[in-house]
Amino acid sequence: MTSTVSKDYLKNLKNKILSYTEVDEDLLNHWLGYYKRIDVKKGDTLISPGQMVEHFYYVAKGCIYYYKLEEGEQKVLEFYTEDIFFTDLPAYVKETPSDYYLKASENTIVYAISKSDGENSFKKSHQLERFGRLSMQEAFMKIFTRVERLSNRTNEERYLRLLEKRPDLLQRVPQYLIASYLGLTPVGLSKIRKRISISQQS
Amino acid sequence: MTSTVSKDYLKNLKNKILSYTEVDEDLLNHWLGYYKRIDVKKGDTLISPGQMVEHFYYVAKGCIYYYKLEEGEQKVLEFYTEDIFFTDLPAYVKETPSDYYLKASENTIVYAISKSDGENSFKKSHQLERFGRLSMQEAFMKIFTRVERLSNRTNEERYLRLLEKRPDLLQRVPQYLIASYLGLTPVGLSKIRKRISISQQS
DNA sequence: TTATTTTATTAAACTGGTTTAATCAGTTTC
DNA sequence: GAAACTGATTAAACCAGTTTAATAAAATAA
Repeated sequence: MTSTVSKDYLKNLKNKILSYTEVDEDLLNHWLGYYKRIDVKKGDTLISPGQMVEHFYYVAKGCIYYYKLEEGEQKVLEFYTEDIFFTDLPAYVKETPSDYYLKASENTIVYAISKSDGENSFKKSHQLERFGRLSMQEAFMKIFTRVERLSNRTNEERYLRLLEKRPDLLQRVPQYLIASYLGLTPVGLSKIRKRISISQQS
Repeated sequence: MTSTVSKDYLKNLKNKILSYTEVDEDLLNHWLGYYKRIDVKKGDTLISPGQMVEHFYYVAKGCIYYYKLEEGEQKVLEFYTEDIFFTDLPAYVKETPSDYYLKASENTIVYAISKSDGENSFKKSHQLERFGRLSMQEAFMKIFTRVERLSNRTNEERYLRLLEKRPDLLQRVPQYLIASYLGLTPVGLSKIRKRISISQQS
């Protein structure tokens, strides 16, 4: 039973990869074979500060949030939900201890591939290297639009946009994490919500 | 004479590429052959809104700034100076008209490779594809640290950091562009500078 | 179910920026 | 060398956020 479900997630991962570029069936299956499933319970951490980051991850189900402690304050950089790749890239690339937490905000299933398996495969296969490039390019573009909005939009606009683009997030994640993600205090976000609710009625 | 100078810049570009990954001499020379030099005079635009972005660029000399007009205001996203790659990636990737300007803040020399030449070479060569992936990864990490600072640092800290990391920029670029890059008005930046100068004396 | 803890809202005082407009200093242009 | 621009500073009024602290509401545990 569990193995059936597990197989479904690998199917999603497979489709995700194929959405970037063509990869031969055998090669792709071999690649998928490197992934191991990790179940992360709500509140558990996948990575904490000081740890090395030796894997690249894929969220099959659930939500992982990526944050750091800055003078005792949680600073959320990103939420990773279903069907997206993630890792702590700075630590992963530089092979230095992480400064971040990767924590599950709900019961979560991720698939992990080790850096050595990943890099070796990239070296051996042009197709996989290409997948690596294109997925990195997509990641760049996503973070780019974020910088764009950070410099062009007000906090209220960014909140409304989040509400529109990722409506699920506000259901599954506490509001103070959303506030942190938006670069606000919980108090500040509450004021914005109030302002919106007032301007909407009437 | 000009051709000698020109050759030097290609040498820099060559070394830049080799800093990411090994590429066979012949292949690399063939790749370099696709680049054409473009001289951009101070104040000239390489790209403006509405244009298609069909090249990936390398700054050999000078400074290109990347901005958009938002309600008549210049919003600067980045300054590209010597030995760095750039393009308007969203437009380049999606093949849609640009929303941005790429303008020279001083007389500038860039090298440009067309998207078709670039993509074809990536398809044909695993080594070049790898270069593409690793340079994209580096670009991601740079913009990532920027998002990190946008959420963790004050405007004053970001100004001081820019002063430290890219001291040349404040000499070669007018202050109101720096202000925009930092997400401030010229007035705001002036106040910050005043605050700093006061706290430094005594 | 009640008690406890966690999360969200509200209020009041404050702060680091904005906007607008005036002034000042350097550069260009003629 | 005066006139006309461009860029930087200053001042005053303003505003969207913060901080701190109290309260309310919701979730969790006993």
